[in-house]
Amino acid sequence: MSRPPRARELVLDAFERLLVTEGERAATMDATARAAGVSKGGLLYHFGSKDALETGLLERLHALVEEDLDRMSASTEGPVAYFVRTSAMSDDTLDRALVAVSRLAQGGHAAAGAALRTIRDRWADALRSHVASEAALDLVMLVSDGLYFNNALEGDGVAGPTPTGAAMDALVEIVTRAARG
Amino acid sequence: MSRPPRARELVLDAFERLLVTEGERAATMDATARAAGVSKGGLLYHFGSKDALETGLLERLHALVEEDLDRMSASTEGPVAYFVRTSAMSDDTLDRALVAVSRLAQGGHAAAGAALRTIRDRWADALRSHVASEAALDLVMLVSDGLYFNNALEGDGVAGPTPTGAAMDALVEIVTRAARG
DNA sequence: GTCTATATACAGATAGAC
DNA sequence: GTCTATCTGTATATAGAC
Repeated sequence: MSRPPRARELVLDAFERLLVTEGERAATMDATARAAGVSKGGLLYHFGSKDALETGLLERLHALVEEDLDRMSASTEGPVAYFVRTSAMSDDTLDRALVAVSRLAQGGHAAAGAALRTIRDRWADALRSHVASEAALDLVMLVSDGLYFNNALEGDGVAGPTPTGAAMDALVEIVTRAARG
Repeated sequence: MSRPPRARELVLDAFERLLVTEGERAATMDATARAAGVSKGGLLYHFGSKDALETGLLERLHALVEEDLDRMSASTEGPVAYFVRTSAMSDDTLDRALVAVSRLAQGGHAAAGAALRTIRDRWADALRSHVASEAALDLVMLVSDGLYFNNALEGDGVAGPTPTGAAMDALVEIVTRAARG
């Protein structure tokens, strides 16, 4: 696991942030370089093209998902509750990367769409033995998708319709109960 | 209710289709004009700016939502089942418009985001008296959001993880049961 | 490793002919 | 109502200096 240069990570952070808060269109190489505090030439040393920049983001996401799968299987509240609860976090590292990649996917980037499908399958596989049926699995996955979608629509962290606090507890309760069969 | 010129509707159809199948970035005025079979000047006669084109799409969506709310309240299977079931249709007029507008919203278009939030509230208000609790309402809304999100990721109609046939029946059953309390 | 300067392409929009 | 031609800004990418 070689440690990537810091400037490279800063560029990736800036690209991700722009995608999440202003959308694919605003996340240009120029804007990304400016937000990362480097010149366009500096950015292009680390990522030779827009495509390389996007691929860098996909690799970051895959690494974060692996870590999350580990945490999920070790969760004391159980994988289903963990999964639903963590789908609503908007300033988490993983969730920011996930929303950023979903912006790329909706912009037509084929690799981003494929990555999201693969990731969704991995989560579903990890949850399958903890739910009563395929319909229950569909339910859990769709609630999670819904939370992400709402999250993605808010963008920069403006309060939205996503349940928090007691409302989230109640949602987790009703979903886990329905999922147990 | 004055009938809009046919060419205008064709332009709107093309813009919507480009947004859904290729994303916001590809849905340029040039590409839209070409897809609609008119020149750029022809398009600009009907919609004087990109913003006017986007506003035209929002107006179309609002009209389609009004019709859907009427159908929902008249549904024999019940509003909740109707709502969940129809959230998965990918080539329906309403769903195409909804996905197209969500593409705009994710691209940072403020009015598109506000429209989606308003529409979501109207659906929630229509469902509230048919579910046992606010948590149940959250559940139903989030499953619907999840279905739309998956739909939106497929884009051009490629088969995805959205439940169909018997799997959809099972999902509707488990959601309506959970929503009854 | 990071910079400036520049080439090429395409976006949204205007002017005005038919 | 629909067209062509054209202006201006900005996107990605290259070349090469420091």
